[in-house]
Amino acid sequence: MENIDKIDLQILKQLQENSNINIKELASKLFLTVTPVYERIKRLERDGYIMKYVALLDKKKMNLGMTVFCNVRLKEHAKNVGSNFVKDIVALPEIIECYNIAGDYDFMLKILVEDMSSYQDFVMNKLSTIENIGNTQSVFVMGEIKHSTALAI
Amino acid sequence: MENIDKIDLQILKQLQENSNINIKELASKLFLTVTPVYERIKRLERDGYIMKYVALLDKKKMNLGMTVFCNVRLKEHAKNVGSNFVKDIVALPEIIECYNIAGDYDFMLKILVEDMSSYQDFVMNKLSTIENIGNTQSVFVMGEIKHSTALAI
DNA sequence: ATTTTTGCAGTAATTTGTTCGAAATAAAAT
DNA sequence: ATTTTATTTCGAACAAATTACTGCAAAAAT
Repeated sequence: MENIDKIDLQILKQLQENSNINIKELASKLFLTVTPVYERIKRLERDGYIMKYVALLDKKKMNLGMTVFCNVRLKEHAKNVGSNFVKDIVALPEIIECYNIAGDYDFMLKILVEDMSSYQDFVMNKLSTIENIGNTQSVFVMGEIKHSTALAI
Repeated sequence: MENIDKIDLQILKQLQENSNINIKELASKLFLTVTPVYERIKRLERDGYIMKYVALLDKKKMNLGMTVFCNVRLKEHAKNVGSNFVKDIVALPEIIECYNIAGDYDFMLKILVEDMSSYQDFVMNKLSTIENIGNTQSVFVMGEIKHSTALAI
């Protein structure tokens, strides 16, 4: 059905670093003309290798300079309890990521807020109102050493 | 100096969901013509609100279906020890994110690998060779509930 | 060996991005 | 209130990019 070769990998590598590059320039980097590059990109989109194209914004400029990882333990682990929790989590825009994890806690949330008082407000008035949350542990981010959306391919 | 209004926010909101939308369509959504939208985007890029445009790839399709968070504690906390550690971390492509955190551990790494044996290989042959690492704790991701690059604006 | 398929080059058509002067709107000053 | 100034938008013209189409050549399959 589908498979990707070295040229496809090069294209993906480029696009996940900068998706605004035009096909002509990308083609010349790969010593090709626009047609094969164009067709390969369309195929990679169709086959789901490329999921979407997005703009990455500056957190601090958008007043979301504080990152907190919040570990969450549920009270019970019944089937529908978890799915209700998930529904509530998805609805909260401050939660930018949510993982179901193995270990001491059930979920790990990545939360973006403006400052400490916004975080307090978030925990007090939003997170804590979610049913069936047992206890939570907040891990505060002091510095972001590395943050890439590009996969190592 | 610079400031953004409601229209700018709408533009940013759109672009961080889908940056491949063309200006004409974006303009009609905002009941504007292309010129103001075009100029606003260019200004938002110049002023650093928009950092970059990227393609997001499918992890599983790229054989990076396993996510692990790895908490790292350093042996010592001398000034140059940390910066050497940072240099080594940045060089490892499996590490997609690295945060300096408060709490029991010093750093939290987000690692993408193909499977458990690749992770073992990563820890044994790459992570453990980094100088001054005290101990580590691996938190395995069983499921990804939510994963957005879009800020809540 | 010949048919079929696949991938690439080149060109043309179409769409999109960019620039510019004029008009409209908003803000500041009289 | 009225004029002046600055800012923003519109619409049209131009430039550049994407998309579609045709044909050729190299692999792959029959």
